[in-house]
Amino acid sequence: MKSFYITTAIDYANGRPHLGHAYEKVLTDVVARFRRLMGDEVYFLTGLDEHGQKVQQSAEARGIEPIELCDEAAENFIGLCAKLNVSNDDYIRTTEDRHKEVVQAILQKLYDQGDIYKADYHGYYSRRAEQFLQEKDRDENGEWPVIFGEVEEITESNYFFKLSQHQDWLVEHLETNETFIFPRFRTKQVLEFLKEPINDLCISRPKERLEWGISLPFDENYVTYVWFDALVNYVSAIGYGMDEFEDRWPVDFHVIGKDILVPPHAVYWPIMLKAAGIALPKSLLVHGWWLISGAKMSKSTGTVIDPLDLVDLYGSDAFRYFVTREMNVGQDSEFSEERYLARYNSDLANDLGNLLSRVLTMLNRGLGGVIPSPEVEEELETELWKLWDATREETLELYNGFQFHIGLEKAFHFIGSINRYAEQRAPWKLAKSEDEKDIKLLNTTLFVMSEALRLAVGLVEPVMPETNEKVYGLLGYESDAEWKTRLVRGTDIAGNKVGEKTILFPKPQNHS
RNA sequence: GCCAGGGUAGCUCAGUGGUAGAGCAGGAGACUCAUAAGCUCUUGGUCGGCAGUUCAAAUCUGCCCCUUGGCACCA
Repeated sequence: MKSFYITTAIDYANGRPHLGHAYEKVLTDVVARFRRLMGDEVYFLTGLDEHGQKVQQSAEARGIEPIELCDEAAENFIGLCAKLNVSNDDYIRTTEDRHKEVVQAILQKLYDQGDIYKADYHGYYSRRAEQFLQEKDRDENGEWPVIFGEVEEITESNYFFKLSQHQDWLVEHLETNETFIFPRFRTKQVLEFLKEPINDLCISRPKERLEWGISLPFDENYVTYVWFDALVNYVSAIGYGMDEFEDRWPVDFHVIGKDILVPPHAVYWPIMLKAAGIALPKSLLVHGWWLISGAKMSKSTGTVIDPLDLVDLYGSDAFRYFVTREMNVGQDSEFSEERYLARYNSDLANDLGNLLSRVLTMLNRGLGGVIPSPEVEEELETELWKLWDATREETLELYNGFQFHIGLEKAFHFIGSINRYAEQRAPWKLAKSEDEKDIKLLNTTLFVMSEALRLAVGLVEPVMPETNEKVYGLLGYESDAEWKTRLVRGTDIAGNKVGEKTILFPKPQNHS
């Protein structure tokens, strides 16, 4: 069976992990975990883009070798994945031999086919910035900004990849494959871009200007630049050229930010693949950005908080929950500590965490910590189970369409209903009664609350794997049944010994 | 300028033709198993504006305004 193959964009080594990196990892991980739970064999790739001018310059500035800088970055970014509980199966670094070999093999193939040619590139070059400038770099008076220093017109030989001849089929592919890009409206932006003729793509840099890269296999005086290096990670990591490649490619989803859709992933990459005789990706999943308006000061500390610090403060599940609950995939969203705390306190601590606390306390206090068997089913129970069945179906459908924010809303609405059910049954009152009927109701109520809680944390497992595991453990629940089976109400947990009362999401102290 | 997304209650957002919704925040109450948590009730909106289509429009059409992005060898 072919794997469900999903990737994130690879991060650029010249920088530190930030919210954007973290979000993309979490989103991709949520999809990956969801597919695994749905029964797919998932292969999840992420990695690091390590070549290029900025890395070379930063390393020089610090007096270290580029690879040392990359090793550092790799440690940081791999650390981020671990911290976020990201379940990637592999981590590709573009300085690895397995990657370089594939890049060179593909370049050689395209060169042999005549898809790559050498030509002069003429343009305005800034020595200070060590880059060619574009018309849009000019200021409003049509002058070059002073930061570029002296700008000279020069001519440089470089290698180019033929793009223009591929325009027609790409347009047709975009028009006929509605699921190629999610959300769909992004397709229009690509088509808009393709209305104008596209120029061939410059894919090399002379080594005098850029040394830190992969050498062109057919000309040792050049390295390849950006796209033929970075994009190729998606195939190099899964063994392009080897048998195993066929088990994974074509990729099911490239998860990317909206900034790198046009032109790299929607134009260059499909054309590169087609030219190399490789199948096209099935889909691109394009997410929006987190907007951090101004640099809001925290009221309590007077400092600006790094969103990633919130992972350390409140745990990875809380962070994963927040970004998944707040972001409508494809749109932009606002990030603030206030909103984070509102979600944390209200949804996680008050609704979910507190529910677990009260269930465990009641079980440990009156019933020796053992989940009783249900003994009656009246309208209150029937209603709750009906809601569960609807919630499960709706939420899975929403997850399937990447509507995680609404799916989580439904799931937490169900959690709210468990709290409501508890108030209606008031087991703390029933516990004071000697009446046979009340005892049956008490047993039923505590069972129903426990079972409903088990089901609810199961439903949010792709987003909050740690919480799921903890709550399962505390309810004494173990199962190797597949997900959809675990999400069906049963009585397996009756008779289980539960854990001590546990605060899942402790409230921060010094906040109003 | 062109293209696209968004503009619905104080805040964040659901809602694609049929009497305006949720969560949070605000107000009131009863309860007490629980992380001063949970529950019930409640305040609050001319659905960006103006026109049009329709028996009926947040929802369809047109124009305008605000906002966020994109606009080729830049990542």
